[in-house]
Amino acid sequence: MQVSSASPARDLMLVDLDAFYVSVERARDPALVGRPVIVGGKPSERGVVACASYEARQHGARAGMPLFQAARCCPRDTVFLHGDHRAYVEASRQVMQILGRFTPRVEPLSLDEAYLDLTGCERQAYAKGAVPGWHSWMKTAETIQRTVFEETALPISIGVGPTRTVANVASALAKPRGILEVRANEAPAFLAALPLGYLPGAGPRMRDKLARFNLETIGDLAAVPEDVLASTFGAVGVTLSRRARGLDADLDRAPIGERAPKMRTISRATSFARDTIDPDVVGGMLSYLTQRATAALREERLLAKAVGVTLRYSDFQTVETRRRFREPTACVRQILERVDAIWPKRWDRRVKLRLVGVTLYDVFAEKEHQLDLFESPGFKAARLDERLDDAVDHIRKRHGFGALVRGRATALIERVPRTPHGFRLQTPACSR
DNA sequence: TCTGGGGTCCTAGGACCC
DNA sequence: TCTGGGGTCCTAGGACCC
Repeated sequence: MQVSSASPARDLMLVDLDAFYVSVERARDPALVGRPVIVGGKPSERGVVACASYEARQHGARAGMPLFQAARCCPRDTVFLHGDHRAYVEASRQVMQILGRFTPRVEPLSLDEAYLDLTGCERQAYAKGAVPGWHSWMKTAETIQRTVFEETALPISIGVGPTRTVANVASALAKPRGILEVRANEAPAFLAALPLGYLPGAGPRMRDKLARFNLETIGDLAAVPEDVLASTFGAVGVTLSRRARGLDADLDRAPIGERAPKMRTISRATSFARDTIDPDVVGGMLSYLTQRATAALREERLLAKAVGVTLRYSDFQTVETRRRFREPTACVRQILERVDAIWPKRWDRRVKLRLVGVTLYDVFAEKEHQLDLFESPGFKAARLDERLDDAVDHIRKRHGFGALVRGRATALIERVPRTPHGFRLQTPACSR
């Protein structure tokens, strides 16, 4: 494949941890090795599979599948685990640290994936005895794979290619514990034969639409002129067209490791154990979630410009209301007030709710914000709020989040035996 | 006993201003 | 008196990813 002269070919890798959550659990408890394992919860609970071991996948279990359904298709000795997010974050940090030894240009995509740019690392590789003339990244990839496994016991797969897109697709085909290198001149043929499901950004909805035009493979899509896809599907069409041809979408074109940090969102949401129509439960849960989201915001010294409240009805209809603040804030009282002003109005159907959530939008670092607090009329009140919030943060740091919860949320916190992830939450509807 | 939770990005329509 | 466009901000919703 010819890559345009504006973006000279690069040597990129996608490193992807195999069945990440399950692998971390197995590293901690080797008795799980070889058995079907599902992380996500117990079969009796309302929830879905977050990660299924390859043994469980053989029986049909998949990420996203409801737990009870996974239990039905898996053998009786399948182990169901809740998972431990903190352990996964720590494992991910360790792996990323190892990857950083091979190149400074590392770009984590999620906890279990990262792009590496190895362009210009040839000299080092040659010195280690690779064949001169052309370079295969096989040896380097094998070294990375071995090092990660030796130091963390976590298996990885690696895709190597000239663009993010090609490396990404290659890694999917390499799984599990594989390495697949696709050189620039092989990329078009490699991609063309694959079903559209392998193309990043072509989800189920888009594939349905494309199927109506008889487009089934990546090659089919690559054959359609870009402007046709652009006029039919807008920006998404352009992205897919580029990726189908092995190029990176505009989103991905910044050099690896140099993508500008974005404004982020912070959200906390929960499904009730049982759908509820009790306003005290809904209000209490939203208060609790608001405090959790705001605590995460404050922990990183961030401010939010807007807040959103999400309600999901029993029939799965989902609605959200977003409101901007006059000034960016991390003040718990202000955010709670806004949330409380939103949800009673938005809950306008006489239908039970199954999920509620709170999202903080347009989040950015406090230090980037020019505070003109001194001039504002609410200065004194703001200072008091701030000192109260600081004190609460301090206590929570020492005794855990559940040690101090405001207002209506307190009714919802029932102290069940402590788990490694802190307090479990139950709604009055399901507590005895 | 259907369908988690935490994210990113894109778009459409209305308000409002010039 | 009637009829315009752009540009930008804000809100709501949808698709996708892990």
